[in-house]
Amino acid sequence: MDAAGKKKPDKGVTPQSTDFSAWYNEVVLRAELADRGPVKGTMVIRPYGYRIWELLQAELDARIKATGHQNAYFPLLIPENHLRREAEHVEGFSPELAVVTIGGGKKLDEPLVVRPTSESIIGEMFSRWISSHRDLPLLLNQWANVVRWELRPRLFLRTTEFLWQEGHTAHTSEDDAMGETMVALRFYEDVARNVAAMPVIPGEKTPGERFAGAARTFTIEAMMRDSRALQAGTSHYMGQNFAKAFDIRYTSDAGAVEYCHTTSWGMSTRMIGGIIMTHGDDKGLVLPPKLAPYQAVVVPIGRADSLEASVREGDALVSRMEAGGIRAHLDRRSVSPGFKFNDWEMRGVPLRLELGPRDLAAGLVTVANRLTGDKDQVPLESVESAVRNLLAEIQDEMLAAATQFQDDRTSSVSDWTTFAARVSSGFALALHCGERACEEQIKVATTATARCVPLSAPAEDGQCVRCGNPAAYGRRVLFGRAY
RNA sequence: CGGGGAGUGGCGCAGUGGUAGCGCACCUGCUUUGGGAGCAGGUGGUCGGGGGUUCGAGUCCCCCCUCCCCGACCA
Repeated sequence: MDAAGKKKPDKGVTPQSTDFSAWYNEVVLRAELADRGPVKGTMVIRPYGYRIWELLQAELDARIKATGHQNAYFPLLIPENHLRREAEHVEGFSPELAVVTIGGGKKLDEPLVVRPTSESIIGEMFSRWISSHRDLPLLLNQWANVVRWELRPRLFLRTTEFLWQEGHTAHTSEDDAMGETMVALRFYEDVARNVAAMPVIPGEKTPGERFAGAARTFTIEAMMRDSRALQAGTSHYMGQNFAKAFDIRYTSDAGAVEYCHTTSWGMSTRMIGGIIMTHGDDKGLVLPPKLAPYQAVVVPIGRADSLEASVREGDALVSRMEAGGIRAHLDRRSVSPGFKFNDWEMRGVPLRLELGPRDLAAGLVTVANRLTGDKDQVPLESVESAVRNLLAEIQDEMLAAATQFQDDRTSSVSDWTTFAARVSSGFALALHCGERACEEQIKVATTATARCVPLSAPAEDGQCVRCGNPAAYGRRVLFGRAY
């Protein structure tokens, strides 16, 4: 900084209000979450970003297993004709497929598709494994990578290859399968709200936004800090579409041969992009404590002897916190304290513990809160409990703040002018006729799309906000501009 | 695929025909350390690729490629 306070280049990040996209890209790169791969649309997830994914995975995996699902793994390569068996499914995915045509140096008789999702190969296997109602329900999940050729990639949000979890289940009845669809939707909601501190609106997709081949598609929609919507997880009831396409049949207890009802549901590394855009500020990332690779970082301060003393005490402090289940880290890099302060703020670490001669002399530690910016001193001996309490507080405050942000920008509207204005900087809850052509008109006029029909919306009848025809769905539809 | 930008050291940029430069980062040394440290010295570039014009091209001409942003498609 010079006397005028002008920033040197390469210091902070572009403010959100100046250019949200630039802010996002810079934060992802500067916080070392990810980098671009040599092939367009590919992403290298760096250790700090991958750790967030691992923490998210652990939370999600525990919920998946707790509801009776088992993990398995299916192949990356799928015969092209498998994919073709479900007409809508192929049609939906064919534009974004990567296809392998050469193997072992020879042109393949039949091209192999790199999975864009695994409904088809899992359907194929389900048909082999299921023959009796006693085999049902079959509840599987896999953690995998998938490839969808993206025209306009963005780190985490839309990459050509991404990581996710895909659940696939088969049931005897529509009721069971629908119940399963909602179980999955509920644990996505739970993970988003209570782990990522991301308020979400669960609801059903309109027919125009439905997954290719699904009978019903459910989603959790979140609002980013630029007021745009992000689909953070989806759950599909496939009806008997895939069962018929892949011949997934069973003999019922009454002796009749029936088609199964199947489901699939997924949450991906896109969720990390959602976390960045839900909580981040102009100083960089702000991570919810439950997903922060480091929940507390100790920065030792001092010169020569006093630095050694700080490091020694910091080391002991980190050990105590780790023993107490807190993810803590001592920053021993030989750069200035000020640099470290900014660096850890960029990386979104919830709590920074500054430990210098002044603190040590008084038996204190300075605790800086990433969310509020507050700095307080706490006695060395009670750091562990203070940190634990602060982490819980920050987790709660982050959800509260994000909820407030979303609520402030979401409103029920019933006339077209108000709708257009609302949707330009938030979400509109409006009645809609349910016609695809009308949805399309809304998109053309406002760039907003129907995000979902929120499950929580009360029953309501009336006229479509745009065309005035009788409303469909029996409740309001959530509209917003989406990622 | 449409519109708009940009390709020069790891990053950000300057360089309108005449010996490739600056800041940051990096390396070495010394001094430093409570909000992005200072000084000194140093390493590093087939200027996105190919062709052409010219005595001479980062610079002018032609072709191609890539990346970013905004739209259409999507977790």
